[in-house]
Amino acid sequence: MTVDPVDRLLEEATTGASIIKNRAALRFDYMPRVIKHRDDEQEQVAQTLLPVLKGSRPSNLLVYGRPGTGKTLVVRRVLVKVQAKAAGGGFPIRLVYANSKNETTLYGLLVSFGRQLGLNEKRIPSTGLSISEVFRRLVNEIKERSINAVFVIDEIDHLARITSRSHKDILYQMTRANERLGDGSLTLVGISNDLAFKDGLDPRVISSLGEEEIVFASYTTGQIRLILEERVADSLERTDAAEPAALNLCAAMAGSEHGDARRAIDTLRVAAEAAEREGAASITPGHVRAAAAKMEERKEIAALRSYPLHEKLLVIAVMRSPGASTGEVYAAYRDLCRRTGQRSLTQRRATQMLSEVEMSGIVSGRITHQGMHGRTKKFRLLVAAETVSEALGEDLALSELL
DNA sequence: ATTCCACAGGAAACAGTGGTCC
DNA sequence: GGACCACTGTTTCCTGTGGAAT
Repeated sequence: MTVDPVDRLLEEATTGASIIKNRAALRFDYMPRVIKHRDDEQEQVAQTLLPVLKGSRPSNLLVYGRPGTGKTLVVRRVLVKVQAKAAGGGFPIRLVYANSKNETTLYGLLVSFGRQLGLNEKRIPSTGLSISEVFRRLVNEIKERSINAVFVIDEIDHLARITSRSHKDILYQMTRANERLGDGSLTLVGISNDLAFKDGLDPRVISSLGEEEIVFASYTTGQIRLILEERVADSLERTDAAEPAALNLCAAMAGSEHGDARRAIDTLRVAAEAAEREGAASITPGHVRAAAAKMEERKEIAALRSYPLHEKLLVIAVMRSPGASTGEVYAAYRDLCRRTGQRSLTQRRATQMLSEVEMSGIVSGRITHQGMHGRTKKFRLLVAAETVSEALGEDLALSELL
């Protein structure tokens, strides 16, 4: 007799042993009671913001560190505390947070700031104005209502890339906005994953944005291990629900990935969910390994599905002719376009798309010099062909090509 | 030493969309 | 309703590249 898979899951969910008691604590952005191994950094962030308690504008601040080093968590916690403390004083501050990666455009980022300051659709429409006009309205709002605004820009390196591409000096304008403000003030806190991002910036921006700089060191494997223990205590029914070997493995894998605690916590969560589904008594190293592999595959499938049609066609072209040069991949791609009735893009655009796909790690391109036969890139697929078929198979236009 | 291949990849221009402002 | 703006995706044009062939 076959069992309905949904019935089976429902059955397991109600009868299986429960391991997780607090799912939220297995997310990286969960705010723990104490942020471990970050005392110095918290102190430094607090130091730069302290002037607000004495009624003056704090310095702009730049926070660096690799992904998963707790930068955002620390900045948010300190700012919230400082904001609460300043609320009663003569210099209340207004915290505004945005992640550059969540906004596809510079315009979107400014609108997001505006909304948080209380400017509605009428005051700042979501499109149609020039960037400088939106900025002018933001500054006016701050001035008129004497707001002491602290703009936290997460992944500011991304913003810097957008602005450098479009030749807008918005970062410069932001850092100098105080010269135009009477009663209000504007402080910038930039958070960056990329330690080298300043290289591409206007020196004037660097000098005012980086009034204060804090670098978050990567976590060591031992530190990640301790962070995991704390999360286990907060999230699982019993502290022995995760085997020590499983935690060690989880920490070791993340430790080798440049000390990324976010990754370790994500892996632990997926492993815990798998263990719970199985009705296992505890999380084993096997669960952790499976979780890591599953996350990797999920990431690849999600990336593939998010590609535009022509990037998908290019991936299929690479899959069909491993080790092919750009010209050969392009020829294969043209053939696929013909068969699916698509108008093919130019080779220039196709090479550009191949580079984008290469950046996300789905294919690899190695430049080879073939003397008389010129310079080209040899492409091959970095993910399993089955993964590509699974990800793209649901696309009706492509399913017959796979 | 020079030539030449098959591109890589930067820069600029353009088309199209969806909006505001006056 | 026309001028203007941001933005994305694309095309066109162009310069640079390193080693085998000559």
